[in-house]
Amino acid sequence: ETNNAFDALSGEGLSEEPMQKDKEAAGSGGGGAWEVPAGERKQQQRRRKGQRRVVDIDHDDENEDDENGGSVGNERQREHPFIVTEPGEVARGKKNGLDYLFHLYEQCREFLIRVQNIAKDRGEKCPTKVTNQVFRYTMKVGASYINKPKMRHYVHCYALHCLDEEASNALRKTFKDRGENVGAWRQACYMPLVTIAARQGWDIDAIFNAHPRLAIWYVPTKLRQLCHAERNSAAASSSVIPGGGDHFPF
Amino acid sequence: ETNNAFDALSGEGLSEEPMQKDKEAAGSGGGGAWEVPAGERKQQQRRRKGQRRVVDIDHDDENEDDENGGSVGNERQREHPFIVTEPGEVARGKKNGLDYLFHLYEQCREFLIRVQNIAKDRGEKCPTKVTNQVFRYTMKVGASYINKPKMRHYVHCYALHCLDEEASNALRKTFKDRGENVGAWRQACYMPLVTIAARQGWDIDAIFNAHPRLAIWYVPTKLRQLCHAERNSAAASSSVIPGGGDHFPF
DNA sequence: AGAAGGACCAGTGGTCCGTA
DNA sequence: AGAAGGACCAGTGGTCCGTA
Repeated sequence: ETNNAFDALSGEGLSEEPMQKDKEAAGSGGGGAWEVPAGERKQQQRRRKGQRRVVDIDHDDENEDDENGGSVGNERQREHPFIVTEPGEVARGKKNGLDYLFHLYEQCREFLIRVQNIAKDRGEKCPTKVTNQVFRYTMKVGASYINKPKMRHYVHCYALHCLDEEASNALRKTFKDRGENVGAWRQACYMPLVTIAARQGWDIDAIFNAHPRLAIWYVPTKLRQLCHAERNSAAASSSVIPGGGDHFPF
Repeated sequence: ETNNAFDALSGEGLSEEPMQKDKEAAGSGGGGAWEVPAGERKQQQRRRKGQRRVVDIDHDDENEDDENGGSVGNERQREHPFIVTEPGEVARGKKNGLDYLFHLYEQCREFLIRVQNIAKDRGEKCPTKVTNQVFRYTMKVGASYINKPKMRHYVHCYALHCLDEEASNALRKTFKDRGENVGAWRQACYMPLVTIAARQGWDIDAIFNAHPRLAIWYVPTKLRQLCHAERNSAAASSSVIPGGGDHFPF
């Protein structure tokens, strides 16, 4: 129910197979493949090996008969790991790029909107954030490449992308050129956010809430803590200045 | 920390004895006694019987030496039950009136504000609603006459009081005069709220959120369900009208 | 080694039901 | 009987750590 324009755009099979376990639905978008998440792919024929079926978009491998070890199929397939890409860059090999990462946040927002519409229709309480309920919905609906630990892990990266796309793009370029891994880039996303918070009275919650696409995400604990710590040390150093108080002495 | 004007007004001992169990702090305001919640009362002498110590504000019984059964003291004392009173009326006997009930909601809001200030100071996430955390705080602080089941039970009664004090007052008078009990009055509070919701597009969440003192309370499940059911049956009956559709046919 | 995500855990919202 | 509230429970936010 409650289809909207997003559904057509995202091209995902969101209302199908609510009973079916999500094993066969994950779509690991390799490179530019992420415009076509895999929910739509599986049909009534069950997967005998499961694995390749699910991971090989980036190989253009539509062949069902790949071999891969003797294990009975259906074991869960992980998404390809992210690599640092610059804006517009397509990840090569069994990797996903950062445009795809950010796209997952947009998709997640669309799922939230659906969950909200369903809740409103039913007169139930309506989530304002991406909650467990939303992640359960993405699973049910076959979009199991969206999961809670992953989305929570990179929220602050998406926040930087939303709040200062220029800075976010520049950081991606720098870290790509340096050959840094995703973990290093992810860590580096904190600092610019703390700087933004400093400019806005350190209220990171207010900053998230003021941005329509960011407001639906919980502020990550570590980001909150960094802002708090930095605020305190900023206050401490400014109060040491002779002439004192919390104001700049000029 | 973070004392504010409310503290002085409420007269409660909120920052004391965080270690002490709450057993000796509950203050059952009988009648007009509720301006002086009992948190402040206990001192370093421990209660030997506990019970009377805690319940007898309405008796003006400051005497420590009441007898009451041989049981070792400290058993929890319940608040006096509510009775339907009209506005300004003081409950007699071992009863509490509805002004006192509504006062508990105001107090609870003050406790929330303190919890929020503490959270902000610490850079922790800041509750926007009266959560378990707030109830834990009221307990810790000796205001154990505020508890979750009670506050949730009467939220919609408080909502009516906030949203249409005239109607609320009239309902109280009516039910008092009829000699109805609190349960009957409580049930009767639902209907006027549904009527208010009908006028405002059935969005009971929006109605709560638009009111500053009500916004901090979760919409009670039953009220939400009533609004939903009533909306649907209103829609159904209007769509039956010849000339059809969801609009009035004139 | 670096990274994805199943699965766990402490504390939540919600309210039932043993208690007085 | 009517009512107050301790205590339970399903599902939450949060993220660790066994996995690949």
